[in-house]
Amino acid sequence: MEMMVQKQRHEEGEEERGGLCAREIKELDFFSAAGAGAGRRDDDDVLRADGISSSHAGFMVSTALDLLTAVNDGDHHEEKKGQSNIHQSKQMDAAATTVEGELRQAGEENRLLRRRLEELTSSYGALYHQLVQAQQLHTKHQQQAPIAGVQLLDALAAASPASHRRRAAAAVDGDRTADSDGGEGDENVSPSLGSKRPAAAATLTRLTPESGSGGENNGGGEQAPAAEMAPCRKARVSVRARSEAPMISDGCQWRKYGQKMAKGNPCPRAYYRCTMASQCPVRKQVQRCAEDKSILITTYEGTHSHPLPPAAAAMAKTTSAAAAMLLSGPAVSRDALFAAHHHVVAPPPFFHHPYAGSTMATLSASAPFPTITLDLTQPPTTTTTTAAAAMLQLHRPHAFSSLPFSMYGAGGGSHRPPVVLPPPSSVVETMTAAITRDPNFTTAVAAALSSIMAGGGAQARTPPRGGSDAAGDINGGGGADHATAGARAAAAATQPCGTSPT
DNA sequence: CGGGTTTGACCGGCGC
DNA sequence: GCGCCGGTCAAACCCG
Repeated sequence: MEMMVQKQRHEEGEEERGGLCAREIKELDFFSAAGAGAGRRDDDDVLRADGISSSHAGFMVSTALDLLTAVNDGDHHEEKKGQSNIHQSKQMDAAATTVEGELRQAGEENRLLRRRLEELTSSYGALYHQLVQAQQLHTKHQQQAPIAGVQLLDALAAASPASHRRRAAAAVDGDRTADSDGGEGDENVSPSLGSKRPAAAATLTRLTPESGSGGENNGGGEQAPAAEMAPCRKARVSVRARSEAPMISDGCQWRKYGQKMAKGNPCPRAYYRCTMASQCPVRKQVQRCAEDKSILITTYEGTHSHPLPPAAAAMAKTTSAAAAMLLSGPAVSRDALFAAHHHVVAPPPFFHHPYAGSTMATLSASAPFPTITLDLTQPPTTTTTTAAAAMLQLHRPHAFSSLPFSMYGAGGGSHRPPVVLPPPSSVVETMTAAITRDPNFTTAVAAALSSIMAGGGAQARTPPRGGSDAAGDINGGGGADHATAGARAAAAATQPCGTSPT
């Protein structure tokens, strides 16, 4: 996974050196789509009439638009209006040229700023890496307990109070701990926890003990050696999605095994178990948000011990890879570790990926279990393909309580991201509309999380059909009945909260 | 009739 | 030690 990140960074570097255009176009494509939606009117018609492809996105195009418009106008009416019109046309040309120049200059500045941002980001990561190493050494001397500063979820697990308790218990009776947990996928969890894996991203793909299985690398459900790659006893991935549907479809089959009223929430919490394989330890909880009942909170725990259905796996590829990429930043795990566990004050509590535009995901170590929360109720600010990834950010555990997302999104707190370059508001609005209208997005992210937890690969493919409505519509094969039943159950589970299931 | 849901009971962890 | 709470179990029930 780290390789992916490196590769990605490498590509970024290439773009900076010689291929800035490619990246620019990549972003501008997206911007242009927004611009076309928000800003096209007369100019757009002119543009089409002139046969200029609107795919040449970006400010350069809009500049050309103005130029063309001005020139055309001048040409067509020149004979009738005489010299004054020519003069006027020239003035317009001049004005357009000026605007073009300004835009170019702005673009250049933007480029420089972006480069600067990336430099700062990378140097920050490097510095923080050093800091962590130093502190890790210090910690090692102080206590023998291997607080794994290297791994994201190890860190989180280490930071969580529950983990401390379990750790203490495991130190006394480690074997029993593993045995007694049997079916929950926690078996073979070495109490000493491995801190050998260097990449936080690798940890992400193994959110839970049995990861490394599932996804495409699972191949027949053979689990990865959990004892070696199961440093984290329990990690969770939580998805917040605005949905009237009773359950987010994620391509898996679930069986409800319990329902409970949770304290502080009038909505019951439903417990589901994956039934795609008899031994699959994956469970999920579905509950509506107490504050906003239109928000569905789905929490996944465990790792599939079987291949994911094609639909889910395919959907998961893109987003899982991107999500993992986002979490692979070295500062992430360190932040999680030291902010949560050592109460480090100095290091910035957030790590922002250069492409991260909005706060839609948080990583919490304050919960009983290390939990990654993806908030799909907030507008992402990047392309749909990478939106889920761009949303991933680290959140200081104590900086939020029940609703970390809005707080953070509002820029509350004293730890504002140092450098974030949000796209124009029109872009945000367009993307918001696009994503909220796209039912595949929620599904894709949900599936991505499953894939992440299963250690799925990074084969990119766009999300197939499906949506965030009742489960079952995207089950690649044979899952419809189960999923429908699950939806029925979830409907029952969520009905008391007023949202009408479909 | 088989598979899934419902729901009260049970269990273990945790705080007081 | 006791009570609370989250999570799970399992018998009864439902549905196609």
